[in-house]
Amino acid sequence: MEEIIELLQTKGYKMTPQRRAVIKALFDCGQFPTAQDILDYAKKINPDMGIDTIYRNLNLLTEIGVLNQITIKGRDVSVFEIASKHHHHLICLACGKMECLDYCPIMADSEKIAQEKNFKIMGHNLEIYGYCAACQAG
Amino acid sequence: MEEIIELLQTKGYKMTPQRRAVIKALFDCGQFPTAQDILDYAKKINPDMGIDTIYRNLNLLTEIGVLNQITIKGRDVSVFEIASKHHHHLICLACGKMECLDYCPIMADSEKIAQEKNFKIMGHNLEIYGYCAACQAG
DNA sequence: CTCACTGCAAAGGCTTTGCAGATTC
DNA sequence: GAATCTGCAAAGCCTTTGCAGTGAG
Repeated sequence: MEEIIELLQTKGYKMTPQRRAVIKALFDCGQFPTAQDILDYAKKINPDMGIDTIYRNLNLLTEIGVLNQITIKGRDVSVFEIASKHHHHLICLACGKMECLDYCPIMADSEKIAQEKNFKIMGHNLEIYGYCAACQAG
Repeated sequence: MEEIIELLQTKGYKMTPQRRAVIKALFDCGQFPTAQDILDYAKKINPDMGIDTIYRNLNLLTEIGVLNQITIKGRDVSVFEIASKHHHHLICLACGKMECLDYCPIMADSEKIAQEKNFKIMGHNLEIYGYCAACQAG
């Protein structure tokens, strides 16, 4: 949390109570908050916050690489997570729960893919859909 | 095209001129049409068509598995393609062009992933972002 | 003191929905 | 004839944007 604040200051961004509230929310809101989740939490700290400020800050943090923005197929909202080691997600079709998956099957094959098509790979997006342990049992 | 019409009829859906126009558009509109592209084309056949009919039919066709609906990160529209052999897409960050990629790196590893997390995989979603041959050259 | 940030309110854009009338089968 | 399908219009929803005022550095 402190590193993020420092990074913002280094880059010349100002530290407002609202911005601080957003950052705190990212750590306290659970793993994959939506903009609305962040707002709900941030309002406890700063009741006057608007959703637009949330979006502005989430977008800023995404731009500077602090956050990942994740779009889930068939859902109309983005969720966010603090960017760390490259990974992907398992998404349960029944309960919607998301789990992180450290393993990345793309890395190993990227060279091959790139050569075949003369395509220069810069990144990728992978979500795996299925049923989590709990929902298989239930 | 005929197979799709037959499938719809088998399932009890009615065949209207509008629906036929949508299906024809899917074959004639190029590879990754948006709802709007389909509308533009379908209007040539049936000028009175509304965008809502397009969406209703695209959603129907997606539900019965005839179409894939693809959501591209950072873009706000869905594109559609006729579902065929399982594959993924290379998406150019410069020009937005999409190419199909027959190779699927997930299949090979799915067993492993499933076991690790006790997660039952039903499907996945992969897009690879980078620069196409033309844009690398330009 | 200056420039960035916030809140408000409104717009934007894609997609969906309610409804009454028209059409398939 | 019954049920689906269409067009219209409007709403819904998430997200973005313009603007004037506020606040950080």
